[in-house]
Amino acid sequence: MNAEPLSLTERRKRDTQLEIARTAARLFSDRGAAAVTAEEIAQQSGVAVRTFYRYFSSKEDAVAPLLTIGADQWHALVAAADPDENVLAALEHTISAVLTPRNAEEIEGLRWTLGLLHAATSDAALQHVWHRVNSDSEVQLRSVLAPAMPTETTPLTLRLLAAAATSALRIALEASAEIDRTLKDPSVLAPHALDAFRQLTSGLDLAPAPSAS
Amino acid sequence: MNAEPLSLTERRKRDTQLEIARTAARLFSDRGAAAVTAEEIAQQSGVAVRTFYRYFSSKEDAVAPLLTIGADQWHALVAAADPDENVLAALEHTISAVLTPRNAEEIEGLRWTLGLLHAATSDAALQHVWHRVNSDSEVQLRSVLAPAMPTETTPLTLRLLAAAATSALRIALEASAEIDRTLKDPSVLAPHALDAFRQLTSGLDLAPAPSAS
DNA sequence: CGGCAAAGTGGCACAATGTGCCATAGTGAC
DNA sequence: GTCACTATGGCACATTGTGCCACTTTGCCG
Repeated sequence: MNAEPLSLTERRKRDTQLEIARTAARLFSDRGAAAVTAEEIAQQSGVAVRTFYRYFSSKEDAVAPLLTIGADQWHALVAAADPDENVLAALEHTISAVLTPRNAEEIEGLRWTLGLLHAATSDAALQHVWHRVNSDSEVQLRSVLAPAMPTETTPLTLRLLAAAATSALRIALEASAEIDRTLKDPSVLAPHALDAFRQLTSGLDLAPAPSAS
Repeated sequence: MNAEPLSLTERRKRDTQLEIARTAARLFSDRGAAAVTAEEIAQQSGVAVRTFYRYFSSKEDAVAPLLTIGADQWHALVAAADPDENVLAALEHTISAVLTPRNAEEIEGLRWTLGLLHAATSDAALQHVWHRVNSDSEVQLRSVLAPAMPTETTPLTLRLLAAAATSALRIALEASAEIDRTLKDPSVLAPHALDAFRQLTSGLDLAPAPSAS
């Protein structure tokens, strides 16, 4: 898609951001977010506290990159989908694509996400981050979905579709995190999410059936 | 339902809590949550800062009571619904009941909610509170819904139903807040929410149709 | 190579948040 | 009226998050 704005400096910034995120995730999972100070995260990440707050606007925000990776890819895929394709079909195959890891790196990404979600079940601060990520995703999805909607659909339907899609993904991930946070079988995520998506969207006031071209 | 644990002290506490909540809502709506200090809210509410933090665990939390009033009533109604009634039907009439104000006081409550939601569209901190309220509502709804589910339903379906219901209510309120935050016509809320609810739930793997007893 | 502009980094000070602790005032039961 | 109990307020404190300035590194161009 896009792979060129990678100056050496930019890459190092991505690296330190991820480094901080993983350090924070580890500490938060171990002791709970409340018992970890920003100074501690910064120190273990090899940066000054002031620098930490240049990368993230709050202590909890540090783990956000680990939760948004999938969502960002998803939005990009939806935005790049064939405009003539049925919206529901496009959402289905993008959901499937995002939740079907194709290499070890993608599996690792999902494992970080599920691990954090598992820790979030007993940590209010982490739940906040997760909800914020999902809410942002829903808003973002509305923007990329708007051009792909059939012309006669109402604004309400657009909102409902975005909410249904993000809810389906969110619930599939939350359920997986509670059942098997280690993601022993990475292939179960997509079917669960698709099942949820179809149940939530089959009643929407859209093109009669996903079988239409 | 319950009306007796009202000692004089308890009532005064409720009053000051509401007083603080409305003061905070007014200040937040005027200047944005970031530009208001906890000291200011406390002072204008006639309490000390330390007391403010005994009522609310954070500055933003102060407005939560204005957003949860409806949700709390809703959960109570669902929990008290006829166990033999179809779950979808029970949710429909409780949604309708909560969003159909029956007196001036209930209209005022909804106006405070919509006013805050309107302010939240341009205030990240208020959005966080709103999302937290909705997330809590979804979890709470799962608990009160669980006993009313048909025996053969899966845990995933329960999650989806709770998510669909809270999303329907949330989106109806958000849309109303953007269009008409003054709630000139209080009767439009319920139909919108019911429409959204039916669209999101008609595809769920539940009792075939709401016409079944 | 030398040097210069731009951006990343760190240190410091500071307002503000949120909590523990103790003293005081108000309430309710007897 | 006394006495326990609870709400409230004041104070100190660790922590958060930001503005400001100095320093270092990076990238670029003569």
